[in-house]
Parts: sequence; C-alpha cells; structure tokens
Amino acid sequence: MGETVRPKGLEGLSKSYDPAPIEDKWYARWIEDGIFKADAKSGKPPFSIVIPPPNVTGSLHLGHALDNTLQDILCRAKRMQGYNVLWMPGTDHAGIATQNVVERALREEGHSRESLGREAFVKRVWEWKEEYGGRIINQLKKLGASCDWNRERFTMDGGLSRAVRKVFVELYRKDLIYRGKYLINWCPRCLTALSDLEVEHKETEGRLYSVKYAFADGKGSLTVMTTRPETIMGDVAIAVHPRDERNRHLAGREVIVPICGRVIPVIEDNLADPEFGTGALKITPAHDPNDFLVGLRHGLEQIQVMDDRGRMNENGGKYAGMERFEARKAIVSDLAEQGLLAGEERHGHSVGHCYRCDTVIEPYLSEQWFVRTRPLADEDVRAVKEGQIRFVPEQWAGTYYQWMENIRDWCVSRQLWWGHRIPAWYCDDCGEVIVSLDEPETCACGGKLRQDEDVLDTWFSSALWPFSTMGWPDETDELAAFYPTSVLVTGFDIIFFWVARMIMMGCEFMEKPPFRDVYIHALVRDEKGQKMSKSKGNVIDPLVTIEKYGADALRFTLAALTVQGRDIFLSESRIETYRFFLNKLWNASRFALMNLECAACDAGNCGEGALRLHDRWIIARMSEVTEKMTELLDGYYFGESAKLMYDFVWGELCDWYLELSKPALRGDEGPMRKAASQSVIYAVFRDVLKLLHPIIPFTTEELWSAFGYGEGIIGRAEWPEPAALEDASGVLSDMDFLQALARAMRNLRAEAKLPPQKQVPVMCLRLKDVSGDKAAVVSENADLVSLLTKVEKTELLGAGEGKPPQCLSTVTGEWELFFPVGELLDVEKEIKRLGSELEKLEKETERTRAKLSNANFIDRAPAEVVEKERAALEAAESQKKRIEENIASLA
RNA sequence: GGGCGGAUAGCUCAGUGGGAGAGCACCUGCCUUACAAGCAGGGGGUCGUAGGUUCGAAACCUAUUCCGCCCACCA
Repeated sequence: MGETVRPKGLEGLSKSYDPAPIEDKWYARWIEDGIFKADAKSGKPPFSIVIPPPNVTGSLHLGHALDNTLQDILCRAKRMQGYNVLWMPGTDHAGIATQNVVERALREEGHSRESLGREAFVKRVWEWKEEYGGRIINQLKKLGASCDWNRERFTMDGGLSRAVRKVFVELYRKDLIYRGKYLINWCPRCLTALSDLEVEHKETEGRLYSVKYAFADGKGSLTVMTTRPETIMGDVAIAVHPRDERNRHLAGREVIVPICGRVIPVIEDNLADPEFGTGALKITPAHDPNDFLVGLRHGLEQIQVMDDRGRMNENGGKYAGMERFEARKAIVSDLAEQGLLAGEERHGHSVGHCYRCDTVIEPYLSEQWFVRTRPLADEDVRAVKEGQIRFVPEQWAGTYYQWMENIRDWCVSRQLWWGHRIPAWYCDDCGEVIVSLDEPETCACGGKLRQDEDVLDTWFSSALWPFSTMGWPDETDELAAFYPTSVLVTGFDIIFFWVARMIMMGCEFMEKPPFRDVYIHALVRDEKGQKMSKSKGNVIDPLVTIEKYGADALRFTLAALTVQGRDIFLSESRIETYRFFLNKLWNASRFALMNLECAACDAGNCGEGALRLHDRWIIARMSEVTEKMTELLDGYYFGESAKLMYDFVWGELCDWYLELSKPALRGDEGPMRKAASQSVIYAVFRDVLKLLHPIIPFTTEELWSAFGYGEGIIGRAEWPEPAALEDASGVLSDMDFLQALARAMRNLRAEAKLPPQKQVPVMCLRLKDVSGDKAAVVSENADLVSLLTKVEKTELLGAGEGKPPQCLSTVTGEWELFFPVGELLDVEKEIKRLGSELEKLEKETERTRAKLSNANFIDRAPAEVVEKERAALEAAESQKKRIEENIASLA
C-alpha cells in the first residue's frame, strides 16, 4: 500500500463481456513480451512440464483442450509464484496416422505410396507436415497455452531422431532389444505389425463351428471346435489335456485335417480345456498366439495359410487368393458338403481390431524387433512404489502396477515408411547384423549392407520425449535445469502407451524417472456421459466454442468440471453458465472502475480508522481465499479452485462487499471513507485478478490493464500472499451476524409480501446478550443494514423491553427479530408459520436430548462435542420458548 | 477370469466420523443507473440395498444390486 495509481478506467471496456477483441490482442502481446520463455540459466527454482505431444495430424479436440488448460493453469500460476517455468511444446509424427492421411491424399490424385517409391513418399509427408502440421499448434495458441514456443519440437527433428537411434543402439547392446520371428498382431490394411496395446478388443458375435477330424486309421473321428475354420489348413496337431480322462487315450493317434487331407498327431498339452466342447483343440501355430506357444513347446511346424493382406496363400489350396472371410464361408460350406461339419452355434467372443483403421487384426508370423520389457519394468515399479513418482489421483498407480506386472515384450518395428528407420543393417553375404548409430559403409566381410526397411513404433520416440526434447544425449543446460520434469498432465488412456514407457526410458537412460507427479485427468464426455464421436454427432468442437464464448469461458468450464477421479460431462449450457461468471467479473470490474476513475487510490489517504467492518471483512476473506487458492492449485484441485473463486467473487465480493461500499463510493460517508473504499476495492480486485489469471488469462489481462496496476502485464505480477489481519476472526463473525440479520429481515419482508423497494420504517431486534459486541455491530452499521434491507431503522430492544404488537418474528439462538406490520398481519398464517418452525425445533431438541441422555455419548464423545450439544440444546430450548411466547402474544 | 471407478435434490456433481450442500432447472417478487448473462426470497433428498464397526456413519468395513471403464492367451 501507499502507492498512487491512476486506473485507465472504462475506456474500451464493452458493456458486457465480449472475448473476441481481447484474446488475439493479448496473446500477441504475451509472445512479444517473451513471458513464456524459459531460461535454462535462471537462478529461480525450476518448474517444468513437457506437453503430451499431439499428433501432427491432429485437430484440437476437447481432450486436448482440457489437458492443455490444466497444464496452462499450473504453468501460469508457477510463473507468478516466482518459478522458472518451462512448458515444452511440440508434436508427434504419429506414424500410421500421418502415413494414412498422406496416402489418402495420394489416392485421390490417382497415386499410391508404392507408385511414388519410399524416398518420394517420405518427402511428400514432410511437405504435408510443413503445410498442415502447424495447425494444432495454432489451435493451442487460441486456447491460450503459454508454451515456450521457441522450443517447439517434433519427434522426427534431427536431435530427437539422434536420441532415438542412440537409445535403440544402447538397448541392443544391453540385449534389451532383439529381433525374431514371432506371431505378432498384424493389420492387413495398414500392412504393419502392431503392439499389443494398439489392438482394440471388441466383443463380437461370431460362430463356433464343430468340425470332424477323421482318425487316420479309419476308426471313427474326433470333433474339434473352432471360430476360425479358414485356418484349418494351418493345423499341425490336435491337443488334449494330459489329465482329461475322456480324451487322454487319444494322444499318439493321428487324424486327417479336413479339406487338405494332411495327417497330424493328437498330442497332450495343458492348453486344451477338458471342460470346453469335446476337450480337443486344433493347433494352428502360425495363426493363433496360444497355438504358437504350443507349437514351440512341441516343436511343431508353422504353416502360414494367409498373406500379409489377409488373403489365403499358396498353402490355402483351392482357396488361394481368397479373402479371409470369404474363405471362411467357402470352407464352412465345403465342410458341410463333405459331412464334416458337426455343428454351428452363435458364439460371442472378443476380436482384435486395428486402433487406427478398425480392421480385424490377424495374428501373423513375421520377423520383428522387440524390446525386452521385463528387466526394465521391475525397476520402474520399484521407483513408483518408493514414491519417486506420485500418481494423482493415487488410484492410477494401481492401474499402472497391474499392467507393468504383467507386461510382455514390446514389438517396436512397424512396416511403414513414415517414422524413425531402424538403425540395423544386414549383410546378405555373411548374414551379419549391424546395429549402429551411424550408417556403416560395408560389412567386415566386404559385403554390401542393406538397412532394415522398417521404422519404429511412434511411441518409441515419444517415450524419450521428456529428455530428447531437452537435447539428450548431449549434456545440456536444459537437462540440468529442467529434468526431471515437475509434473506430467495427461489422460488415463495413454498410461500404458506413453506414461509407462517414458518411465521405462527415463529410468534407464537418465537414471531418474522423468517426472515427479503424474496428474491423470478424466475423459471429456457429452452431457449424457457418452464418448464424443463424429459418428454419434455429439462432438463439441473447442474451436467453435472458443469462437462463440471465448477461450476463457471454455477454460473456466473445463477447470470447474475437473474433479479428481471423475469423467467430465460437458454440454454447451454448462459453458454458458460459466460464461455468465466471466460477465459478472467483467461488470463488477466496470463498476469498480467507474468508481476509481480519475481518483487517486492512495492507500495513505485512509488510515486503519477509515475502514469499516465490511472493508475489514473483505480483506480478511481475500486473505483466506488467497491461501486456499494457492493450496488447491498445488494439490491439483482444479475444480475446487475454480469454484472457490466463483463463490468468492460472486457470492461475497459482488453480492455483499460491492453493495455495501456503494454509499461510501458515492461520497455519502465523506472523503476519507470514499478513499478508503476505493483503496480496498483496488487492492481486492488486484488479488482477485491475479488468482484468476491462471484459469482465465485473457479476461484478467484485459481487466488488469484497465485497472492500471503498476506491475506491467499480469503474467509478470507476483502471486499474492495472504495478509495477516488483526482480529480477523472477530471481523468474520461480526459480518456473519450482520449477514444473517439482513437475510432474516429480507425474509420477513418477503413473508409480508412487500415489494423489495418499499421502505419499511422499523424492525426491532432483541439480542440475547444485550450488552455484547453485537449490539455495537448493529448500531455502528445501522446504515448498512438499512441499505441491505430497506428497513429504515433497526431498533434495539433493551432487556425486558416488550416487543411492539402485530409482529412477524424470527427467532434464532442469539436474537429475535420483530417486524411490526400492523393491520397487514395475517394472524392465522403467522401462527401456522411459527408453529411449523416450532415443530422443526422440537424434532431437533428431541434428538439432542436423546443424545445427551445417552451415558455412552457423555463418556466417549470428545468433551467439546458434548459441550456443543449441550449449548445447542439450551439455545434451541430458549428459542422454542420465545417462539411459543410470540405465538401466545398473537393469539 | 483379474482389476478400477461410480451410485447424494428433477439434472450435473461437491461433501473421508459430530444431524446433508452448490450450480443449473423449478416457484414467487423485482428493469434497485456494474451486471435481466442480473437482484432478493422459496420449495425440493429415509445420501443404491443389507449387515457391521462406533456414543455417533452419506462418509469406515463386509456383502449385494445396478452403471461405466481397463486388462487378459474365452478354441
């Protein structure tokens, strides 16, 4: 305090809140000011976040909007709190997604990726990226994201690509990456391998066919059940369980595979469930993950019957060339014709689909690269359990453990052209495999080398994001200053894809987990709780929303609806509701500015003595709110923090304080009081704007500038500190009393059906403790009570002084209020009203009495609770008595 | 099959041991010169069900029903 300021005033502030003209202006200003820039050499404490890089093909959806709003709130708050903040932005090259987008464009031009050739295709994708890849970045800016854009990264940047190769090579050297021919998930449309996570399992109605396999010795047949008869020509054995009394004796015999006529053995294996069907299971190692393992256990042949496009291959006999589901139909019909189909029933089961194109996944035998995850996983789980990483809300740690403890090797090679090419070279002459950071020229044997055609899973490079973006493997200032990052903010849907793998790579290569906290937020759904999707037509486009309501309205809504552990159900009407709040803040500010305009708000003009109860009260509340707000943001309680500010600004600052300060601002209380009110308003709005700035940066910046606070832009202002106030609790309780009194008076007026503006000459108040402080509160603030209630005079009744006749009345434990209404009094109605209050009290005292007569309660409950109950009972009893008296006096 | 979350006012949700709250919606009255995107007042809930712990349970424990989600090698 003590400074002199001249608010810029109302100029340019529209009569109601209109975000459009504000947002672009201020965003440009922030960039110009360089406020988002992190400084790796700063002496301030660091706070860092790496953005979950959106797909370069992406367009901002509500999930991004939520994720980035929350990150922005944290970053902006921390900046004001004096931290050196790095919010690292960037995009992900999104292998399959991006390749698909460009291939689609090519197809429209009558080309294909094959017709272009690899090099030209990749060039084409880069061109696409240059042209359209910045779209989502611009959309993030619209939202107000305060990333350090000078540092924008892309997972296929040179530096990041070098990090990818380095990690691959080192993992290979540590034998944590290997290559082998396994049964992997294959998308016959994308023509690539997928990791287990990239397969979406959907419950599908299929058919379960019973097929007869004749014994080779001609003596009878064996019935086997299958959902995939098209793989029958890949059968290499029939398995029965070794302890299956029904079938055990069959082991060692041979059966003839229908259609193709091959003879295969009946073997014993635990996989066969004696309870399922006939207990006999066909083994097709090249087309089923379980059968694959059985095949390995028993040294069985692997017969592939399909090609990479899901068509029957040369092993498919007469079905060769046929698409897999066509082949299924044809084979079933042929089996039926040959009398080998013993049955067919509906069968619900789970079928894997490609997470990118929704094609049914085919288990496919092929040569791929894998990361050996087990050795990495154990260490990571320990790190989390030791508390090096904290999941918020905690329950997600359980989800993480569950997956990590059952983790399987990660297939990282993809048969795509867009991505980080695997740094492995093969010598066709000697068979040597060279894995190296840089391209080797020739093989040691002198033979020519050929690089692996495949690229790495996109998630392989994003797993390195927290340190690759900071210049690793070089030892940079950024890494020293900002790694490990402070918090990762993301949705639960990518805990396995991304979070777990970042932890893996961070622990392995940086020897420290990549973040201290992981804040997992909810999914944004529509108002009915359904996932938003284009096909359902229930998508809310954040960009349209921003256009219509402003980024701040969207941000405030998302923050307000973010409660830990619950999904967000969003609808347009909710955004409207919160926009009303912005309008309220806007108008309250206009009101404040009207009254500050051209006034010197020199706090020196008003000594402590010029402050009245409501001034002290709002200062005390502001201080409490400041403390609470800081605490809530630190704990990631976004919804609670938004609500706190909403309630304070609307329910306390506007509804009470501004109303109460009107007379002083008009000058009715003299120049000292006017100056005092101005300086309080000025100070309170300063803190309110600061506290709200992380959530609604644009609006607060605009208002900050209008108020003319002297600290430059608000983003550079210092986070407020709670102020110590003498006798804050006395102030709060006095104000509580005043508010309760005002509400009671308004209630009685409403009861008497008086128009709100009609002046009432008098109400009488009888305090229980006549000589107490509250009497002084009433007399000192008589003008305010009158302002709030339009009751000209509040007459204090002395001890033993009788109330006037023909009154409406309200009785509390501490006081009685009488409203003399004369002839207007509807005696019967009033008696009825008081009677029902009496009834309510009766019930309450009943309960309290019962409690107090319970010896156990007296013995075991804490003394202060017992005391509280006693006091409550006493108060209620006297309240009852007084209501009874009032009723009696009416009758 | 394993795991997680939810069930509180018409709707959306707060509320982690001391007799249930908010916003929206609804009803009544007000254009009170910051704001009708507003102001004031009001009605509305045996906190999913059943047990248990406790002096005391919406909250803690057990079981159960329903809804949602995740994981898993369901022929």
